[in-house]
Amino acid sequence: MRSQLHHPDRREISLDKVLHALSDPIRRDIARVMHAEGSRTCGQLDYPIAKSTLSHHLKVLRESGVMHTEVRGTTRIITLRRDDLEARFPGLLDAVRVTRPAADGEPVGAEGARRGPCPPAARSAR
Amino acid sequence: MRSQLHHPDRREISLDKVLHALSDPIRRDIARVMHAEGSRTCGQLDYPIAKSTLSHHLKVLRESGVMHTEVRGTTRIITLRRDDLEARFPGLLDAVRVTRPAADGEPVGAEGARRGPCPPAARSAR
DNA sequence: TTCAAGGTTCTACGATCATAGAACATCGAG
DNA sequence: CTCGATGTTCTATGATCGTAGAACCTTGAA
Repeated sequence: MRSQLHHPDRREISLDKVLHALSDPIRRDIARVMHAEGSRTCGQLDYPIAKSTLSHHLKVLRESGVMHTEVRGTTRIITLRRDDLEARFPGLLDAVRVTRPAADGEPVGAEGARRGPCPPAARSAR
Repeated sequence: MRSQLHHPDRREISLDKVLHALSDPIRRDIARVMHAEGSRTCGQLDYPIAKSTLSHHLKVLRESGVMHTEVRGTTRIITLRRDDLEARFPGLLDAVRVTRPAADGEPVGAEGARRGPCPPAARSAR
């Protein structure tokens, strides 16, 4: 089956939806990790939330145009749609600290989030 | 009475709240009009929403740190906290098209919003 | 003091959201 | 085929949101 997921075209990406997607600290942190460490599978993301909740967040990110999801076998590779977002809303990813460190008081990601800062080859046993 | 409203300190302005505040098209448009035309009173804003709804939006904008409200007599002067936002999240106002025109397919403000592009001295009868 | 103007607060309502558990679907390995 | 791994979808729940009407508050003017 062509289980190709739906992604909005670049021109269809709406600022409303993108801002809403990025107003959640977990989702913003997912985007930040994607930028910092490249593509990942969903399972490599490590947050203190249920699997179904993470799946929901990834769906919000995908449908808003922030992330791209590629089905590969049983896993899914998610990537930040940096070029599309940069073309559509220049400077936005930088301003919301997805592609730039915070350097102020505010933490970059979710306060309670625990992302796995492991390189993509160091995760066989968990 | 010192009916001075509470505004968050610059360092207290949270990206979560700012992004949430700006994810609403009406609120984003209010911020845009404030930047384009300077300070206004609430009554000079002209949207197809109830007074109480507008008041709610202004409260969200104020409590998130996007706007400043100054009580002057029976009216309130609202202004964009541009310097604070620029210091805290450089480039954000520009990226979300508050301080820059859109130039793309997407309209700048709310689709159904009807802001009054009138100069501050041309509104006596409505 | 009385009154109108400008806004807020209270209350309510339907919609959406973040969350999670359970069941289900899909793929690769044995 | 069977089984485990990887995620999604379904369903539900409590919280929050955008909206609006009604009452209320504050100020300035008559």
